Amino acid sequence: MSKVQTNKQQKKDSLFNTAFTLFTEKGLNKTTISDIVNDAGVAKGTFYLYFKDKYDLRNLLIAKKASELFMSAYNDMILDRPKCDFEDGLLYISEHIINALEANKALLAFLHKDLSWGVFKKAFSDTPIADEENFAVFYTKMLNLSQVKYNDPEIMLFQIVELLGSCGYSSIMYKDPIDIDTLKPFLWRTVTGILRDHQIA
Amino acid sequence: MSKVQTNKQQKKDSLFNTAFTLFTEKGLNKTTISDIVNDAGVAKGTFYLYFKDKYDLRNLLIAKKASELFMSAYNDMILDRPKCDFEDGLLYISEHIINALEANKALLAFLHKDLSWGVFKKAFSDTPIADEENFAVFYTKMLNLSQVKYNDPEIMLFQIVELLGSCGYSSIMYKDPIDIDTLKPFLWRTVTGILRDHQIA
Amino acid sequence: MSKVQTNKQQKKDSLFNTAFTLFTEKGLNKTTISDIVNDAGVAKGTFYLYFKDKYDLRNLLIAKKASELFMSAYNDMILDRPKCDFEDGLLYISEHIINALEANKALLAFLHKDLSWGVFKKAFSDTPIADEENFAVFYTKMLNLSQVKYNDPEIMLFQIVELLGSCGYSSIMYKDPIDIDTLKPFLWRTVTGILRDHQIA
Amino acid sequence: MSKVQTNKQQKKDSLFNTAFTLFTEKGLNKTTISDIVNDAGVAKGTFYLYFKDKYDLRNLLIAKKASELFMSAYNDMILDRPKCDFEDGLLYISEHIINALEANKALLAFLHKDLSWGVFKKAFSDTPIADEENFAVFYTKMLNLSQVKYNDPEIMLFQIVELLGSCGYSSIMYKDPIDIDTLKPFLWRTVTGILRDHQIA
DNA sequence: TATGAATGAGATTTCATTCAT
DNA sequence: AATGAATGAAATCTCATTCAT
Repeated sequence: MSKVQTNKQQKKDSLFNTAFTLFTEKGLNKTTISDIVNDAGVAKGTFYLYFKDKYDLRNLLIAKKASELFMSAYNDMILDRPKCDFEDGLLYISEHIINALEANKALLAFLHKDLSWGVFKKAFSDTPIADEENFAVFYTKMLNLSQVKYNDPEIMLFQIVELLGSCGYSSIMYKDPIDIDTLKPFLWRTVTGILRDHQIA
Repeated sequence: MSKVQTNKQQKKDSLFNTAFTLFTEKGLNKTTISDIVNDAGVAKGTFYLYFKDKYDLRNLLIAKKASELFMSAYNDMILDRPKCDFEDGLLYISEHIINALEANKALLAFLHKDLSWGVFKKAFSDTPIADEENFAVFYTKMLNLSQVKYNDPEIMLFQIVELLGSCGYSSIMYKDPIDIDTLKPFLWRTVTGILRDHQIA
Repeated sequence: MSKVQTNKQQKKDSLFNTAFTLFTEKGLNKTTISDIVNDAGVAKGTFYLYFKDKYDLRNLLIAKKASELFMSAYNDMILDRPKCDFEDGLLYISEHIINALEANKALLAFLHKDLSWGVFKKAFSDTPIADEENFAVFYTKMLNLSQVKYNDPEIMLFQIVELLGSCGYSSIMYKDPIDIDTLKPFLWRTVTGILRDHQIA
Repeated sequence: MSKVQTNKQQKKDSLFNTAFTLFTEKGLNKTTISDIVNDAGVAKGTFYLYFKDKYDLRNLLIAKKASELFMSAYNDMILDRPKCDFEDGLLYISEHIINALEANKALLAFLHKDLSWGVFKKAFSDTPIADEENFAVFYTKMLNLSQVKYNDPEIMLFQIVELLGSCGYSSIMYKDPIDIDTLKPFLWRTVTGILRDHQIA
């Protein structure tokens, strides 16, 4: 990469990082483009070289962060439990993600409304990642490798993702109605129930 | 109520109604206080007699609408199925709310991810409604009347509310991964599964 | 005084006192009529029954406070030094006023630009006090009683009042260039110098 | 200076000049930022690039004008009376400033009670002028050159500045108790008296 | 006399976006 | 590619004043 190219990337990265910090600290509405460029140490005009507006940047960030979150969990699973079955793999990844979010509430607050089926799919299709890293590809692969087969696996997974995202948020952020550690066994039980319910005898 | 008091309430109601229309039509960010007061036919200063700012008004509206949504479903159930058991009652209310939201996507978009445990509880505790109309009071009463008993009923209900709110939103608004009518049987099955799981033998 | 009359005076006094507190705490510009009536515990419309606007109230307050300040000093002098000569009386009153302002910096800040010849004269002519209590009457009386006679006594007094008001403010409020206790001997010396300068041989 | 820099300075100057005109014509309270930017021919936002608010601008203007006033008098003295002694120099500068203010009552009204020790010192220390042009430096230099020496020269000068500022304002603006031309001999006599009083034998 | 809800002009301030350098 | 001064529409919010009760 040429010096110019490196410099470009540095500026862009700086904008990304700064924006993430500000969005999580002050929220999207109260973060101005001036705030971002000031903290990032670039000129105002530079922002518009890379992003259309604040919302464009936010969307790219959500995709990036959701993707990182999932990939980290997935990679750890591959290393840690290379041979586990679908159910164990799913629970492993779920717990990994929930732990990561518990440790990083700013990230949780940022992803908030986006810890959902729609965004997980979008996260991968938006990022210019090779197709083999698409979320649908992942779960299809996992399902294919699985001994156990499921009816309507997409709807099943949809329910699980929404349940975990939604309950996890309330529990981690507000301990309402209960803290996450107490909640986890209930969640795993419900997830297991959903899986069993969809199993093909 | 004196003439002055009546007039006060009319102005406040007008602001509430206008704001709800605008929030659902144009979104919170693009609705200005000027828009609201113009459409409501009151002076700008009047807004500030009743609300701190746009966000204050929004929060009051969410509580109001969530409360109305639940009350309407509950009252219909009382009329329609006065003697149904807990499971049937819960499914009845769930379906009623989902149908209402499907018929009123603007309301759904407005309540968005506030279709959650936290807001349902808040909706009732905030509104200066008699204590007997508190959400917790409702489900406690329903549980007490129920033949069947449940372990950790609050956590059970929490999971159900979050599952339905979260899946319902995605399905109704985006038909992703599937439209709501196709999704419903899956949801009822999962809800039933969660209930069975918590039943005390 | 009838009950109605008493009530009227109470409201007016309450407005006076509250306004003085607010003017000295937050300044004239930042004190609103709403602030005043809220703190005074009267309705907004009531303000306009007694005062034209904020500035009207302020002017009445200045006259009142300046008058009180001088009258207190004068009366103490009459009691304390009934037979002192003009020079001693003037210094006595000066010190008394400076001490009072040092003890009450809020009052000093409020009177600030008005610790001057013009306001002292105005203070008495505005207040509906008997003519014999007019400032000019006071100093004329004191001069007449004095053994020593002065050329251009009004210009002499004018210089003294302005010197003391202006230097006193800077010294008491900011200790700039020196604190008031250190400054006092210098001021008395200058005042004495001015008096001597105007003495008729 | 680059084109951009020149343009910046022009905008700022335009704001300064326009604001001074408006402040003196209509007073600070009745001058709005809209008035200023309209008359100055710049956009509203531009104001906020250079000043925090109206009061920030006013303070900068006071320092600027007080500084100009003194510098003009001082420079004329250097040209006109290069060899005069301290007493004559002081009276020369005093008269020069009083004449300037008499000729420019708008400026006098604007500087008002800021014609004081504090502001004169601040005027120079705030402006990013070379240190040799500091007010303290001026009078220290003049005192050093003087044949005659004085006790506590700072307190002496403080009294003189406050006396002249305060009496000058009342006399020029209101001719109260007497017009400035009649007052001048009295003031010079008092000033001379103060100087003599502080002379070291 | 006293009230205080309502007014609405207008003041302050923000901030996304542009464009000459 | 990068800058940052300038813009000005538009948003928020204030507050003196009125007037029906």
